[in-house]
Amino acid sequence: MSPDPVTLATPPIAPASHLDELNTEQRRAAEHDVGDQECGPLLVIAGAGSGKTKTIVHRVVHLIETGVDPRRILLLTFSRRAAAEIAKRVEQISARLMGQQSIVVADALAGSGTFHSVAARLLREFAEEIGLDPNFTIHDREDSADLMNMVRHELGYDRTEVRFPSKSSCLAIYSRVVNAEADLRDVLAKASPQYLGWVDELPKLFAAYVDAKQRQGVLDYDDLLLYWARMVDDPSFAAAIADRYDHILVDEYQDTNRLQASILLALKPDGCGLAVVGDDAQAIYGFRSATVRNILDFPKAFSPPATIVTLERNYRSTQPILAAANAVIGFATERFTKNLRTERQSGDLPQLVTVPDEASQAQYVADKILEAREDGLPLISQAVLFRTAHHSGPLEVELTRRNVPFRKFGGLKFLDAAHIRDVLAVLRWAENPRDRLAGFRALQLMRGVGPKVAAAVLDFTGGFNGLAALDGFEPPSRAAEDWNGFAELVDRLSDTGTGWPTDIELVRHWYEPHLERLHEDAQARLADLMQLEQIAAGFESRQRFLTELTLDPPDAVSDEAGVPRRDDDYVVLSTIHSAKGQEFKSVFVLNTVDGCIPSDLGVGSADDIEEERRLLYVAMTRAMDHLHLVMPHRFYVAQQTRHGDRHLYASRTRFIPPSILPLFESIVWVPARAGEDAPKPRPANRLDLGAKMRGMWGGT
DNA sequence: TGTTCCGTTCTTTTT
DNA sequence: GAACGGAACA
Repeated sequence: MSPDPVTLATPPIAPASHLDELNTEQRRAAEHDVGDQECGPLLVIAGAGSGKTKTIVHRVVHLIETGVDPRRILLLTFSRRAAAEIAKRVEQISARLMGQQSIVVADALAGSGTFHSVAARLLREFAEEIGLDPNFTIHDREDSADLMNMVRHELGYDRTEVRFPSKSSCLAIYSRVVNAEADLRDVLAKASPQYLGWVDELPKLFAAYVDAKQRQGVLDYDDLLLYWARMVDDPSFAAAIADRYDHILVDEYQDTNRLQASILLALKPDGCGLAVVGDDAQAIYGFRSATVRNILDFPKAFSPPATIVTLERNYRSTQPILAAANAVIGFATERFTKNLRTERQSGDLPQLVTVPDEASQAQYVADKILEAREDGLPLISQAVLFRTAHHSGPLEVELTRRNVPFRKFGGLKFLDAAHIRDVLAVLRWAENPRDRLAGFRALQLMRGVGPKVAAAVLDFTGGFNGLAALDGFEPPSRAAEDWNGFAELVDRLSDTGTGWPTDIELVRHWYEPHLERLHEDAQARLADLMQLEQIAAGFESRQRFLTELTLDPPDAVSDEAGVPRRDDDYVVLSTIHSAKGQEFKSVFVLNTVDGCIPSDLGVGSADDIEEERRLLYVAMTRAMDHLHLVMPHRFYVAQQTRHGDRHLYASRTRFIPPSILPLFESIVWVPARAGEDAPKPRPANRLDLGAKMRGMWGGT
């Protein structure tokens, strides 16, 4: 795999020939201030399907071919998948242009990734200089909430007379204050005014939370950005990091938050070499403190202001699909004006399909997917999108019944399953003995060990002493049976002799009997653990495995059929959020009704509604050729209560008002049920069963 | 005293 | 399912 520095027979190719594949606007973006003395900031407003990724790819290639060292290009993307995609395409083009040297290019771009993963790498590298333990572990959302809960408990806030906000509410508030760089009182007033009464206690809680994280050598998601931002507040650190990169490209800029914008500004105060790409109409991460202001205000953050290039030509969707999507987003209150246009004509309007209920919605979608496959459209180019992960439940059942392979993105992650978290907790505690939360969970897997004993053990080992300190601890008699096995495991894990990925195998082996005791479906869960081991084998070390897994969890949920192999044909089921940046020939959107889109939980403020509108827009603009918006007339709002089916009669989403209905083809679909119309025979006589029952006991 | 077990409640979207 | 709170149990 080592690149050959002496490349032979690379055919001389006219420089910049690959740019001929771009349209005028794309080319302007790709060429902006490349190769000359200027280096002004650039904002690319890239409408849905306008060749955004292509533009980024060609800009990177262009930079490289004009002599920029690829190691000096930092690509910040929204997911590692997106970064990998760009790197792959850059590599393909540069392979054409430069032959073997392109391997160097791909390697160099491997340093790119999400803000969070780049942060994790930088912080480990500079750990010593910023007073951080280089072996810090990272808490995901759930860990963070649990730690917040511990602190909340310690401060006695769980026993207040007036109910104190829940652990997840506390974390949400904390997170927003950090990511939006906002004032606590403002956050409360805007997002959760019911908690304004706690405005004096919350800072105490947050201070204790921060203190706990520092004592334990753990960072949460917000810390990764926060530490990075505070690190580059210092001019010499800012210079040290900024000097590594001549160019910083940021994708999906509409979904970044204030903190992320601050980092960029600290690194490139004059915007030199900074290019951001995004689409304000597709901003759907406001709940994560992302703000569309970042992209709207970007140009005037610099003087002279950033150059704006707008990509308005859509290459993805047919004209009727685009017209409908444009109509939906046309009602948005604030946005950069841009009018997407396409030259892909088609006579087919997007379909607005009314079905009786969610079960028939599943039938309809399954029917249509199979019909399309008959007509030559492979499953892989068809996708079903939905607002929340559980909306696809009935469809998953239906597809499984009909043996249609599918892969689901978004929603409950592999990592959220209890048994996966158990194994990871043991590994994480071994990696960072100060990580109390990890130890707390790991210890309680033993019989006879609950919160009290676990806490006592953690106090005893004291974190700093490492895991060997376990030896002197006198376990309670009820835990005696499991104790030695655990101590032995812990010892082997902390012993540097055992390597990766042997560690995870050891843990799984130890965990198996506990798994069988704790869970009825031990077999299925064991299969998950084997899968985790597979994933683990792909990482060079325990630390990298734990870090990468937390920052970029595997996105597909395991299903009974097992995860389909990469080369299999499968339908994509995805939350709309997880479908960002993707495209499919045919798209089905489930539950296009009020209460789902917009979610009845997301209609708090006008901003929330706007975000839901953009969400529908994002879903619709994923479609290339066919778009079906499905509306179950009647759908279940919660699980059934004892006394019957709680359901509600839904109406079409408010984002498709009557005025734009002509842009759709409205269809009413009723599942065909054999014999439904024939009257069923009924006996003519009557029975008094009640009397018979009473008769059983001698009554009359 | 601490652990386990059972019933109740709730379940957006994600780095 | 899974997290939480209350009650039974060792």
